[in-house]
Amino acid sequence: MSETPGLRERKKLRTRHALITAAFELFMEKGYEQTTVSEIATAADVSTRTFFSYFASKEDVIFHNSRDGIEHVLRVIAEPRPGDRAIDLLTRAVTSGFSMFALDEQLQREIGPANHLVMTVPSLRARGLLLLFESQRELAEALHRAFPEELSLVEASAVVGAVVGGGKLAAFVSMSNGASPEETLKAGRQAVEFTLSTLRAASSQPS
Amino acid sequence: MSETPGLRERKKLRTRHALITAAFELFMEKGYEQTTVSEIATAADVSTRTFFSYFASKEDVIFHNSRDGIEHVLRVIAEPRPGDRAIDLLTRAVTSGFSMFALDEQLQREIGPANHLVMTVPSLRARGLLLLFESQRELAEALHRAFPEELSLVEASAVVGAVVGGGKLAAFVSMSNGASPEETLKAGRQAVEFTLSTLRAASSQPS
DNA sequence: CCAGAAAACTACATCAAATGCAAAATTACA
DNA sequence: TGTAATTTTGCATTTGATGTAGTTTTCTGG
Repeated sequence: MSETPGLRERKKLRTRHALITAAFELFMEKGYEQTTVSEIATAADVSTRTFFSYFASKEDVIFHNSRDGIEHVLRVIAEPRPGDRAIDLLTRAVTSGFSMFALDEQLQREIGPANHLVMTVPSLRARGLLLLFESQRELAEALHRAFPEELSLVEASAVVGAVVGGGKLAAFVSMSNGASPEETLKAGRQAVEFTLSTLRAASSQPS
Repeated sequence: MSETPGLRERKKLRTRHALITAAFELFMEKGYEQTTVSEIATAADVSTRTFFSYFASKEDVIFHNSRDGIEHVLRVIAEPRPGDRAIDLLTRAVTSGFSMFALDEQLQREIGPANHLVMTVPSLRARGLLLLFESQRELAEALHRAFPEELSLVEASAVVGAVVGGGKLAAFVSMSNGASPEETLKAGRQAVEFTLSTLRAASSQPS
């Protein structure tokens, strides 16, 4: 594995990085809507058309690393341990996701500005919600696959939707009220753990 | 109240209705993205520019009645009954929302095509998720206002997010799997009731 | 190092959504 | 009926996004 990629690949990576960096700098400096794709391309020293061969849309630059989180969680879901109930596995997956995020400072630095943009620009918020929604579908599907007897697909969706939905709204509202990133993360995590724990209680003493 | 509105107002309503009708017919016939605003305007017998004085964007035609549901729910939240806990009020509000919807056949007919479009077209799904998200914020805010002692704003957000999030994902996944509108509604309702009931159990026996 | 193949980049042209603006048409009202 | 207020319209403009054809760059094998 990990052969040194050729010049072509390295250049592509550099261009991609240059586009992302230039885009974020411009977005932060003069606002998302006020920045044109042409300006981004110029700042990254490529043609406008080339921008669109790296990103399908202006929005996509913001979400370029949006799949990292979900894929981490999916890997955990794919490896259930003996004795796990669905709720246990989901708990471990989500907890693992939080701690991965908490440890990765690089990721947090990248996510900070993106977060601010998503919070402020409606079209980006919509896009972010869509991506999160699709991730939830994947997560529900994976959870159902891991415990096909215990949870139907729709039941898994209900559980995943509740856990993620609660965390999402709590975090967002918290941040809207001026909480620091740390407080926001904590609010989201607490909401997730709260929902998980009530679900766990419900599943151990079935009615 | 209810003076007969003048000719000007009546014409505006007619034009608005014509735009909505024409838009939906064209969307269903040849697809959302394949339909241009200019075509909609022509079908409704107005200029393209006029379309944009009725709707801020092409997407907005789809969601013209998106606030009806949330406003109904907010009205219920605004009238707590003596003895209500937050979870009781939320339960009643959501249940009332479901039954209002179930009874209103006109609404269902209107919502059918819109739903299909939202399911199929990603940009519309994103927009729908954004609107639902903002509604959840309002709902959480209202619930917090009704029970400021019992629930902080962030706690109310966690609860509302969990209830709505579970129902949303369950309904969507159900429909994606080919369920009929009735089955879909049932799946969403069951998910909502499931989350509500586990939360209710948790809140009556606090740890 | 060179020639040919493959890939990436660029410079167009084009289309649709959306906005601003001023002139024309319509409605309201005294 | 005449004038004020409002709505509609046409036109220009900006921007995101896509298709295409030709040029440049990189890769590969000799």
